[in-house]
Amino acid sequence: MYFCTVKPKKIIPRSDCPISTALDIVGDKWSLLIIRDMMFKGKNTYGDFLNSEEKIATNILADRLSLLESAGVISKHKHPESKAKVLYKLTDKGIDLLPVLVELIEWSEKYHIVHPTAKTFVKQLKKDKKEIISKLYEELKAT
Amino acid sequence: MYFCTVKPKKIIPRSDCPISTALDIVGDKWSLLIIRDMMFKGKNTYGDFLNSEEKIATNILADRLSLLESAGVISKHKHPESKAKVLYKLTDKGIDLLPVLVELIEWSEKYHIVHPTAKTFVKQLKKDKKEIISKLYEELKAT
DNA sequence: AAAATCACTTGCATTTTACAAGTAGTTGAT
DNA sequence: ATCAACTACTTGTAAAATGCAAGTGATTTT
Repeated sequence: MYFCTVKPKKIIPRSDCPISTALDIVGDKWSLLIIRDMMFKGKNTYGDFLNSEEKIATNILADRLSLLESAGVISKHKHPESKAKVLYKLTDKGIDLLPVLVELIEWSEKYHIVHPTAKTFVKQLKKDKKEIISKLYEELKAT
Repeated sequence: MYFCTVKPKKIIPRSDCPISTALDIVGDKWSLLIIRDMMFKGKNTYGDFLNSEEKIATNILADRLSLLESAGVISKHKHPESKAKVLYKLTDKGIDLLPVLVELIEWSEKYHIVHPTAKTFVKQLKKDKKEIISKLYEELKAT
């Protein structure tokens, strides 16, 4: 299905401030984790997201997926291996959140106790961020 | 007052994922707007934040300020002009959220209808982002 | 001395979230 | 062909967060 499957839930922008309109979409505890799963962990089904270590509740997951689809950040597709599954993909708009996530990672790594994997990733970033981001970007576009 | 004025509200990290721990602090609709006000609009008092165009509720504002202080993102100081006022400042940790906000602005400008000011800001960013960010960074550190 | 301003707090209704259980379609094994 | 397991959800309900209006006590202005 290459069309939106939900009657778009109206997100009413609180203002025309770009930060505010961004937060109207991804300003919560879960949406960016779903996007993280798709970007960095190759997850792309409902069950994948459910099983993430932060343990999102199933009704919240359904709600966020529908919101993100309405906002044009993700899209639903038929799964190549099973009719029972739905394949979720990042749209271009979703992929363009990559730099936001990268900056969040850098910030957190600087100030919090995080997984070692994050530390090595940030170390690589310090060397040539532009190259790493554009490489990740191409990979995401490709799939 | 150069000390924390709140008994730190325990934020329990959901995981050691850096994105997750970041969202534990700023993953909501309001926190980053308060930080935006301090970063880009020179706001630094309770009343300033209350009067922002998105109209945060006063109890929510109080709660977020206390959470952000607990998380070490902002700090409270005596106001130079009045004992009735409290001066809120970004800490280094707070200032380091600048790149996150900048990426959110760029993303939103690309995909949403935003204020003209944002459009010109993004145009400047396209020319030399690094320079602009480090200049803003220095200004924030200075005050 | 009174009125206005400041940074909040309190009470309450509404909304959102979390948790548990259930459903309908699909798949894999017998 | 049948049944259990898996898939993507939905539903019900309790708990928590949010939004709104009004109030409080300290300070500042008039």
